[in-house]
Amino acid sequence: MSNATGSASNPAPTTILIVEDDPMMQLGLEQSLTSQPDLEVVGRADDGYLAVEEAKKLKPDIVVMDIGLPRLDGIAATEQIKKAMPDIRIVMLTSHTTENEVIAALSSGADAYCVKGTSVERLLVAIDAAREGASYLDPTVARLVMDHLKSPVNEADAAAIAQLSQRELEVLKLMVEGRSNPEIASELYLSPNTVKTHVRGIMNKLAVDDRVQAAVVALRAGLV
Amino acid sequence: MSNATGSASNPAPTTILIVEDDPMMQLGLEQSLTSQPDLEVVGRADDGYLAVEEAKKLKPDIVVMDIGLPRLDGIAATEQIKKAMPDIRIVMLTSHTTENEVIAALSSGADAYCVKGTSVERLLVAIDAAREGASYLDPTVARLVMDHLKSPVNEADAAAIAQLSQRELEVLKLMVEGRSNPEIASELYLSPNTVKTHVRGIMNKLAVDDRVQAAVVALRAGLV
DNA sequence: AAAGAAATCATTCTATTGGGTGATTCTAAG
DNA sequence: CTTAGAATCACCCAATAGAATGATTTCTTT
Repeated sequence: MSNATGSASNPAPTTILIVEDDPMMQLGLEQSLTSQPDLEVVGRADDGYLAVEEAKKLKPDIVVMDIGLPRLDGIAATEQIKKAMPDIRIVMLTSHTTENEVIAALSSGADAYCVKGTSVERLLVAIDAAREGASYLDPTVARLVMDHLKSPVNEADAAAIAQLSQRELEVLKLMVEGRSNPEIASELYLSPNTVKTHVRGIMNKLAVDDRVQAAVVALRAGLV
Repeated sequence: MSNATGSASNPAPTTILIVEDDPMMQLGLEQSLTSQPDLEVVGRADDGYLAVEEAKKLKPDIVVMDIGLPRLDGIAATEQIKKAMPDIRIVMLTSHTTENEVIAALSSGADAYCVKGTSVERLLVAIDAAREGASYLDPTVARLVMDHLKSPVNEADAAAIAQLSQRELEVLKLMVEGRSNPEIASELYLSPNTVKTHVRGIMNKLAVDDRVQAAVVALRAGLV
């Protein structure tokens, strides 16, 4: 059974710092959380700076963090808190659902992401998940995040790369590293002429005019 | 309160398809899940092909999927199931925790990721989260996934790029697109000589020897 | 007012590139 | 056995790129 929703009263409740600039929202949040027997709200902050200070002072288990905050936004605050105290789990609770903000928030170190306006239960589940180091993502943003995991490999470019012969691939990789034709020749124990032939073959197959574009195609195709 | 861990008996239980090749594990899983009042195991499959077929036939709410499976692995199976029936939620339950497998699994469409050997409660939370479209990531892999969200922007390269002047940036962008110096000159209404000067400035600041490497640095720095 | 960075252009010289063409060898597929 | 692709090399030629210097103008910062 989960802690946040459990019935047994544990000796050490989960301590929470609420970071929210809207007084109404802050109050409502505190009400919702304190009604849980195993949660204890130990602090509040209404801007990012205060959030970092309070986190350092109170060392809560969990920070429930808004994004839109005065002075220092929730993402920057999350970064600072995580940097100073990696063990503090941070649950984002915000109405921002744009891809950039969500990704930025999670990259900055947030453990869970909740969207305002959905049920309190979800927030409790998120807090619960975060408390044990897991991650919870609100349905509104879950797919968005998962889709973002796919490496942006350009399919067309990858297909073009696939046409290259073994040798051409080797040459291309060295081209990407900025080697000149003579350098490639000596690295592969080939005549410079041969390298030139391969380079031409590569450019033809990739349908590009010069080695810079060939390198760009290679990189976009995921040839790191 | 969550469904999977709730006490009330709902009229329509969550239907589950178990995909697991180890008979022992399959049995244990089924025991664990059927003991929950609001879950109903409606099918089992012990390889990827059967999983896809059973999913199509049974249309369960949730598929609990292993990764290491005979014939068709769990990741490929997930892809096919999600493609045919996007509303079926898939919970990965596996002992694989390498970055590649986790990312591949989530990219293929999995909604939640659990690691074998941890508590049944976590699996129930994951099923619960997945059921409503949310995402749950096991503590073992949560950080791994979150870290993977950071766009792989090479900090050193980005710093080097930041040194460039406005004009140099414009020139660099065109270089990345494969434009020659004369082409860049006419696009920016400059003398080819000026462009050459800028190109040299760029290569000096980026500490590279030719335009290919300059383009590579630009791309790695996130200058798409 | 002076200093410095940014942006502009020129000239000269050498190395590298890319296009075109042709040839040989080897291997795999038809 | 023939064909096709891959890999190897050569030669020629025009265009481009890169290095080295020097110079002017504008704009900002001290």
